[in-house]
Amino acid sequence: MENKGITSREDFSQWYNDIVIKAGLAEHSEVRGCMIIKPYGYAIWEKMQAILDKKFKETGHENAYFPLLIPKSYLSKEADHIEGFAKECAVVTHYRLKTSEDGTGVVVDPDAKLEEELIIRPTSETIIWNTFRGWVQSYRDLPLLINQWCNVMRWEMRTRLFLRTSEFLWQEGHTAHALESEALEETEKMLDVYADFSEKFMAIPVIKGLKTPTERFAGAVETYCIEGLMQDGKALQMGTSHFLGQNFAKAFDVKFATKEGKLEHVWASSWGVSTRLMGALVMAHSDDSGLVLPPQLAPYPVVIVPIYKGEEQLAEINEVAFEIKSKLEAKGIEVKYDNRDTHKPGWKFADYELKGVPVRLALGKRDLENGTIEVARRDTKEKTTVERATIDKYVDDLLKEIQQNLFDKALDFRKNNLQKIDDFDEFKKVMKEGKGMVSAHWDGTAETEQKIKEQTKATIRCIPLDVIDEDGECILTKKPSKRRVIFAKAY
RNA sequence: CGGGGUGUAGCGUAGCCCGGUUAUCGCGCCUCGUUUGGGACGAGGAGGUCGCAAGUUCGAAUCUUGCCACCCCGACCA
Repeated sequence: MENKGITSREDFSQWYNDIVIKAGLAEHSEVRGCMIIKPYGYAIWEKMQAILDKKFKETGHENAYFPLLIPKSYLSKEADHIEGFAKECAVVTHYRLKTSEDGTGVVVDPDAKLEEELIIRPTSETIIWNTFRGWVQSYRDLPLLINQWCNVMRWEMRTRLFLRTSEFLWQEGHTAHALESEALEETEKMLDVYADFSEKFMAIPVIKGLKTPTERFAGAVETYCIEGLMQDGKALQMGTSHFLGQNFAKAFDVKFATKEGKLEHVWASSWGVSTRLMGALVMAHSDDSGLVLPPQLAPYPVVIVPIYKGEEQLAEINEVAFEIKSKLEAKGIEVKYDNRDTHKPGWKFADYELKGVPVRLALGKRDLENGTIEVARRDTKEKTTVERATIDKYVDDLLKEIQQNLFDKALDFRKNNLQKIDDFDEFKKVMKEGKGMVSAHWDGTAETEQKIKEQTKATIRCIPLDVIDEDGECILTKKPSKRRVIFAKAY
C-alpha cells in the first residue's frame, strides 16, 4: 500500500505533481498557465493568510485593495521596473464583445478599443505609488503601512502548479516613510516576519540574505530574501522584501513636507509572499506516501476514523468520538471526525495519509472495551495505543512534537546539504549531483556570477545577513573576496 | 519561446507501425447483497465528439497537415 499512485522522489518533478494533484491541492485549469486551487489546498493557503495577516497587523499594517487593471502609462514611469516586467504583462485592449456575424459565438468588438490599454497587474507598485501621491503631504501622514491580498498575473513561459503559474495569489506590502533608515528598518522587519513564519509555522529553515544586483527586484535599491532548501537540493525563494529607496517616490512624485518645512521624497519598501509557499510546503516535508503537513498549517491537524460493524456499534463509537473531539477542541485543536459510511477505514487511512494529516486517531470496538484509542502520526508513520482519558494532552503534545520534528528534519537536511567549498571543480561536482547549497567566495562581479551560472547552473541565492566576514579568494577568478555567498540551483 | 515526449470513459491504459464488424483491460462510478482494526468481495449495470479542425479514402483511433493542452529539458521569472 506504500506509494499508492505516487511516483517516488527519485523523479522529483513527477513526485511533486503527483502530490499536488492526488492530495487535492490544485489542478490545471483550461487556461494555459493558470491553476485551480482546490478546497484542501485553499484551506492551507487560508491558514497561511490568517497567520501572516495577523502578523502584519501586529506590526502596524492595514489592508487595502487596489485595482487589477493598471494604465499602461504607469508602468513606464520607473525605467528598471518596466524593464523587469514588460515581457510578461497581459494587456487589456478592448472592453466589449459582440455576437459574431454567423451568430455562433462572440468576437471582440473592434469599436470597443480602449484609448489607453490596461495592464493586468504583475505587481502593484505603480498604481499604489500613483495613489500614495494623494495620500502623503506632510510628515504627519507617515509612515504609510499598507498591505493587500490579491492575485497578480505574469505571463510565464513555463509553469508549474504553485511554483510558477501565470496567475497567482499573494500579498504585497507597500510602505512609505519619512526617513531612509525607517524604510530600511521596515524592509528588514518584514523579512524577519517571513523568516519567522517559515520556520515556526511552515517548519522550513530559511537563510535570510541580500540579493545580488542581478537577482534584485526591478526598481529596488536592495532586495532581501528568505531562501529555503527543497528535498531535491534546489533552493526556493520563499519571500522577498525590497528597499525601494526613493525610486518610486521620484517616479510618481510623492513628496512630503518635513517638520522644517522642506519638501522631500518619501522612502519606500515593498514585500511579498505568494502561493508559491504551498510548493515549498510540499517539497520540504512530503514523502513517497504523499503530503506531510506541519500541524500549524494543516486544515485539520487531527482526524478521527471510526472502525465499526453495523449501525449500533457506530452509534456507540460516535458518542465517544464526539467526546474526544470536544476535548481536543477545548485545547484549541481542530479535529475532523470522519464517520462517513461511504468509505471503509482502510480507504480513509490511505487518503488522510496522502493528504498529510499530522495525527490520525482510530477508534473501534476494541478501544471502547479497553478505554483506549489508536494514534498514528504522519511524519514518522508510528502507531501507538493511548489511554483515552489522557488523549487530549497526548495529542496536544504530539502535535507540538511533530511540528518540531519536521523543522528539525528539514534543518538537518540543510546542514547536510550546505557545504563550504573553495575548489571550483568540487563546486561543479556538488551542483552536478544536486547536493544542495554551497557557501563560497565570490569576487562581487556580475560577470563572474554569470560565468558560474553558465558552468554550473547555480545562481547566487543570497548574500546571507548573518555572514561572518572572512578573507578569501573567489571560487572562480581567485580575486580577493571578503565574504562567502550562497550558491544553489534554484526554482 | 526553442528541443523532446504525451493526448483513447473520471484516472491509468491496449489497439496505431501494416486503415476494415459492436474500441481493450484495470481502477473508479451506480444497483443489490455480504463486509468494515491499512485502499473489501460477489453478481449485475452505466459511462466514449479516440485532444480539436481540416484533408486522403468506399471506409480513419490508425495515414497527412495545421492547431490546442499537458509533461520533461533549456532560456526568462517569484
